[in-house]
Amino acid sequence: MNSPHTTTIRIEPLKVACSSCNLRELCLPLGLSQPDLERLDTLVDARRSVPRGAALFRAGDPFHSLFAVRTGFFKTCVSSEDGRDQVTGFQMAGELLGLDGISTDRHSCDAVALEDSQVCVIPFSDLEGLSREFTDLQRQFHKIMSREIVRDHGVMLLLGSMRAEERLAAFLVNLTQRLQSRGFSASALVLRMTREEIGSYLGLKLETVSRTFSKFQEEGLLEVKQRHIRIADQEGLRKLVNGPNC
Amino acid sequence: MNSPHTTTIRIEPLKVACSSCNLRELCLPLGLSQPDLERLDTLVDARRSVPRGAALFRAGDPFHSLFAVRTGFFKTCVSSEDGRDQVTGFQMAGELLGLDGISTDRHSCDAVALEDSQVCVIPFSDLEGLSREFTDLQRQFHKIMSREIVRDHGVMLLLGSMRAEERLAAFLVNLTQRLQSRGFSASALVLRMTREEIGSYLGLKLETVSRTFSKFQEEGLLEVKQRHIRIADQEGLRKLVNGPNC
DNA sequence: CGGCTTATTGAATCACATCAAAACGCGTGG
DNA sequence: CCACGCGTTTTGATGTGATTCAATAAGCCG
Repeated sequence: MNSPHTTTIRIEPLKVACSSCNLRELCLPLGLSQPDLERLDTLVDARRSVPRGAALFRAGDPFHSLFAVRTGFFKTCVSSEDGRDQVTGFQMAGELLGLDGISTDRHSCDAVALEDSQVCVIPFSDLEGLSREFTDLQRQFHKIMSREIVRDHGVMLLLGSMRAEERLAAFLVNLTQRLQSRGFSASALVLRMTREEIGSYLGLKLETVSRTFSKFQEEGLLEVKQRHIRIADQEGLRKLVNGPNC
Repeated sequence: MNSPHTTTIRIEPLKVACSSCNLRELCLPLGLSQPDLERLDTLVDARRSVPRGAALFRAGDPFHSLFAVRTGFFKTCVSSEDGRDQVTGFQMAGELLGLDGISTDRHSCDAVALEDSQVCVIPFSDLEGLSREFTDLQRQFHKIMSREIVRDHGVMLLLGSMRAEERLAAFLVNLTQRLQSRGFSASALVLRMTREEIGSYLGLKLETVSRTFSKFQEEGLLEVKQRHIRIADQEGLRKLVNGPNC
């Protein structure tokens, strides 16, 4: 009964259940046995909608929960005292947000939705409790944290030693890989973020990002129409990432 | 009585015991109760010496253990397919090495001793086991991983948005803070790494690092004599980090 | 439509890189 | 002890990729 005056089958709000979530092969449940999975269902007690442009959390907010992206797209960014800020990552379905908060019980970055999004709320102390009982869950959680560290090291390599073209190519290759593993096309994508946000992530100015897109287009690597990208030469892009010399 | 031809009391090799380690307030044991601490002693089953220039582990090595620096100094670095590499961090006493290995059961970076060093070997499955029993240990370990993520985000901010002078100032301020919390002087330090390694960490060329040191010296911020640094104007350095405008 | 954010493109500038040479420091062996 | 060689550091001259400033264009939404 969605409208009060008609008698219809009441549609249950989709139960939040990791065991039946189509993201379970990307998210926290990865690798868990069926019984463990069902216990995990007790963990995620709520969902939360975050409209485009709104913050899921901000630096300084008290930390209680991790968040798993169910639908939508986020950016995380840190800022220095003098106002400069740096996008530290973009998160899509199945990826975890909030790991930064564990260290001081306060978040140290902002997480902002780049489109209308929905997240699963995972109370952290519950997760710790459950992972004391299930070694597989414990292991999976540790892998996720470690993966984030490894990813960050990759970004440092990018920021510390690559030129603009290599950075943008690496960004696009990474993005398409992640989209592909979620069932999207490997060759066409819609960017959820502005040139400025891409630039912030890559340590470049927005004009440089725009110019580099144009250059890639001239070279026949991409077709760029605003935020719509078609990858014309996957191999060419890959070569750029690993240095043009090899 | 240290000479071989005298009969003396045999000096036991110092027992590896977290509960009596002078680094316990910086390292994994931080915040643990006395009984927990004593259980932790069973965890660290060996020490390992790493001579200067040698690797504790290398990218691709199988991952079994974490390492806590007891004495000495390390760098970690990742490298891209085409041979460029990036120093991702410098580790000193009480800091953990090897967190990158958890994600894939293989290390993804090299850890190299910059001076003769000694580490405590922490078998990871033992740590996971113990942290299933002691919530405080579990929490502390999670905080350490999270802290590494937060630190990495700080480095991204540095690499993505700071100029050479700000980067070097931030590096020095960070280094002296960590040394100070280990009981060393806040104003004098000896760099364990080359200009090239500093440059790699900061995303700069070694010449730029050297020039920036010279500039700081001219401005009266530092006294630089090769790897010996004396900080003459702590406040001046700090101002540089947070942007010269504020 | 008109106002707004976002994106593109050009020209001038600048911070850092590159190339090159010299000086310094340190350990080794004569 | 000093001479030698080698890795490291410093410094200068020049080059360049990215930034900055500025103007225009393109999409978006009420």
